[in-house]
Amino acid sequence: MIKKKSISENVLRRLPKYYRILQELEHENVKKISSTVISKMLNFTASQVRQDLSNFGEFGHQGYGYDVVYLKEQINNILGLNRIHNVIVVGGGRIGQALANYRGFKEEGFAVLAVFDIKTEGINVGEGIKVLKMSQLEAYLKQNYVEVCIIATQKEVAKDVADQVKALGIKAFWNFAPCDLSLGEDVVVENINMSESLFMLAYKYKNLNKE
Amino acid sequence: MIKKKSISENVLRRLPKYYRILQELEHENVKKISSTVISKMLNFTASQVRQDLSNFGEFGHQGYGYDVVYLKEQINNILGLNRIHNVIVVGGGRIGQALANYRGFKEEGFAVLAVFDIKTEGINVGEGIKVLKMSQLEAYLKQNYVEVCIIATQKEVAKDVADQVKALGIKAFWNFAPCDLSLGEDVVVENINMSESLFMLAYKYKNLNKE
DNA sequence: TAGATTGTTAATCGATTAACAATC
DNA sequence: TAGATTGTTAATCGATTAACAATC
Repeated sequence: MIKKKSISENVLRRLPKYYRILQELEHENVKKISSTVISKMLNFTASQVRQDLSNFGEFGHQGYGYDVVYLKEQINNILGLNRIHNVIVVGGGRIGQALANYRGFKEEGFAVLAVFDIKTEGINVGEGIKVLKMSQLEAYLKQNYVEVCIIATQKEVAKDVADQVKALGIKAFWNFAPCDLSLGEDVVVENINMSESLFMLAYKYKNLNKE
Repeated sequence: MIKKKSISENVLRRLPKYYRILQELEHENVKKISSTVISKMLNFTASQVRQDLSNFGEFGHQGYGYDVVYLKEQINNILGLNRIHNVIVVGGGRIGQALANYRGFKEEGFAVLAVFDIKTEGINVGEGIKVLKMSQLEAYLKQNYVEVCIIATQKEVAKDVADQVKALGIKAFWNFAPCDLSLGEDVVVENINMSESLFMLAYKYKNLNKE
């Protein structure tokens, strides 16, 4: 297999931001856009915008700029958003329920099919979303094609649960438990570490009037 | 005022990680730790650990390492976690409710006092947390000392609501609406952008077997 | 055509890593 | 004392920015 130049984390983290403003621009019926205008919207430099995009191909035209819809579609493809991913949630507490019911994910191509927990009582989710016991997980995954698992358990059990789900073949984890999940090289994990974000808020707040 | 060398975002983002493992070490009754061991726990280099910490002071001892409790306390101070911050949540939807009820925040010194929304019906929160109407916000903030506002509204109104709260004197915002809130230089904002994290997960997943 | 703007190469800047004297 | 480990200076590496030829 051809060795691809791997893309830096920094570049990758900016892609969703380009995608977001292109969505907005499309919504506003803007047809074309230059790297300079993009850069102003995001507080980047125009150079950086062009460098970032050139990692993935030549999407613009000299003297013209970028076609909004075309560029959006390209980034959509790069990010792999051009299809539906089936999702389960493990952990039916408040965060699990909130995530299962959040409409935004469906719009972005992530469909929550079911929520799993030890007990199913008291878990309220939207129409069409199943609430099942952990003991039913293995059978469920055999019968349903699921690609993403949201971990919304207590931090004490997050690692165990994730390992269990990994053993059943799931390769993508979105972790909301307050710990960094490391599950090995053969799966992907995105951690949403709310505590760390809160700590950063505290730091910035404390230093607000220091400079 | 003395011009301080400002600390880079990269360094700051690592501080909460040091704090987290120090908490764990304290829990396990570990008394001292070296930069090498810290670095292995976090997948950093030992050099980086020492560089990072030396931005804030000299916390270690040659030939010994760092005292776990002392270092934890120091980072606690740097981050400004050594006191309670009062918090309100604006937006009583599922995410707002989940955040209001999440116990973790209280443990970390962030106490949610009240949830505000247009309507108060159907908002369930834990004991001691008030559910109030947006129209009561101004009066409430005049009578209660609140430092942090969690924005848990729809993205369409997030900016308006935040500006409104800012006008009432709040200077720290934790934003869960799927947009980057820019509120000016005189306040601090931490954005939790779940969509962007989800996009990154999709990208990593898509490229899992590419290299 | 002339002005605009790309994609890319080169220059700069900043962050990470390595090395080591100081010293517990 | 000898081994360990810090804090810091210097070297390296990578990311950002600037510049510009190509060209729509």
